[in-house]
Amino acid sequence: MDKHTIQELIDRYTTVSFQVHKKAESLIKGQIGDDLTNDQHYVLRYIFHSGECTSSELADAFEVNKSAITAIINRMADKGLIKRTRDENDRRVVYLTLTEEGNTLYQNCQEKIQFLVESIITQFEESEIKNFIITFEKLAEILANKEKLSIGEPFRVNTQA
Amino acid sequence: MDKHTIQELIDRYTTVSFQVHKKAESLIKGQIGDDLTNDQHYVLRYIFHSGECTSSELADAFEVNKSAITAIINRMADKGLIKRTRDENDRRVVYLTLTEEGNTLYQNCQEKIQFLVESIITQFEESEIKNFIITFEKLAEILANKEKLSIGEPFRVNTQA
DNA sequence: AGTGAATAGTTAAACAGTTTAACTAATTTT
DNA sequence: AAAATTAGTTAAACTGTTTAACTATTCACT
Repeated sequence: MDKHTIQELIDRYTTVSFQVHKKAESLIKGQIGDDLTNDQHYVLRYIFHSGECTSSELADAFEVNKSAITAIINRMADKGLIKRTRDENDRRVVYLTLTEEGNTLYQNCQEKIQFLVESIITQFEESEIKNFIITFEKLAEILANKEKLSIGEPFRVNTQA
Repeated sequence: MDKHTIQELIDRYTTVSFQVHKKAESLIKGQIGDDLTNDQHYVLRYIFHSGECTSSELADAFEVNKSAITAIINRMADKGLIKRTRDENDRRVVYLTLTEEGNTLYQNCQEKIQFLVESIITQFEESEIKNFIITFEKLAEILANKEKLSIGEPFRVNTQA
C-alpha cells in the first residue's frame, strides 16, 4: 500500500467509525435510556456473560481506572441491580453478580437492542456482514495485543481468512 | 438468514465493536491525552475539516444537545483553540473556527494518531481493509437514515459492491 | 407593519463518568 | 516478621451530558 492510499483509508475509517459509534450509542440510548445509561448497560452485559466478575476485571475490559468502576457499581448497587460478595478465601476480592432485578432488566434491554440491531443487520448480504465481522474481530485482536509489543515489531494475525 | 445466525452475528458485533471502541479510545488518549480529551479532539477534527461550523451542526454530528456543545466550546475557547464569530447577516448564528493554536495542535495530534493507525491498518491486506471500510460506510449510511423512516419499512442500500 | 412562532445559542442545576492521589485491608514475597 | 504487592474504596476536581428556562434574533403571515 502506498502512503497516499493508507492516508485515505485512515481518514475514511476515522470518519466512519466516529459516525457509526455516535449514532449507535444514540439509538441504544433511545431504547434503554429510561432505565440505564449506556455504560451501565455494558456493565450489566459484561456481568451477565461472565456470570460473576471483579472490579479489576471490569476496569481492564473498560480501559478505565478501578475507581471509575467503583463509582458505576455504587450507583448500580444502589439501584439494586448488582450485588457485591467478598471472596472468603481472598478477602481482598469482591465478586460482582446481577441481582434478580438486574438480570430481568438486562434481558429486557437486550430484547429491545436485539430488535434494533436486527433491523439493521438484515439489510446486508449474509456474506458481507460475516466478512465484516471477521475483519472487525481481527482488528480487536490486534488492538488487544497492542500494548504488549515493542514499537516497530507488529504482531501479525492471519489476514484474509 | 435464520434467526439463530442473526442472533449470533448480533452478539459478535456487539462484543467486538465494544472492545474495539474502548481500546481505540484508550490508545488515542494515550497519544493526545496531555493536550486534549478525545471529544475535544473530535471537535477540532470536525471544525478543521469543515473550515467553519456552528454549534447546531456539531450537536447534530455528535448526537447531543446544543448545551453540551456550548460547554465543550467554552472550555476550548478558554484554552484559545477555537474562536467564535457572529454572522452579521443572521445575528443568531455563531461561527466556530480554529485559532492558529487550535490548528497547530490539531495537526500535531493528527500526526500521532496517523502513526498509530498506520501501524494497525498495514497489518491487513489492502483488499480486506477496503472491503471492511466499504461495509462500515454502508452501515453508517443506514444509521444516518434510521430516524427518517417509519418502523418496518427499512431503507435499502446496495449490499455487495 | 406588528404579532406570534420558530431558530440559534447560552445558562444553571443536577447527574454520570473519569483521573489522580491517598488510603484500608488483605495477601505474597523474601 | 517486615516489606512489597494487590484489590478495592474514598475524596476532590474535572469533562460531558440532559433538562428547563432564558435571550436575542429572524420568519411567517394576516
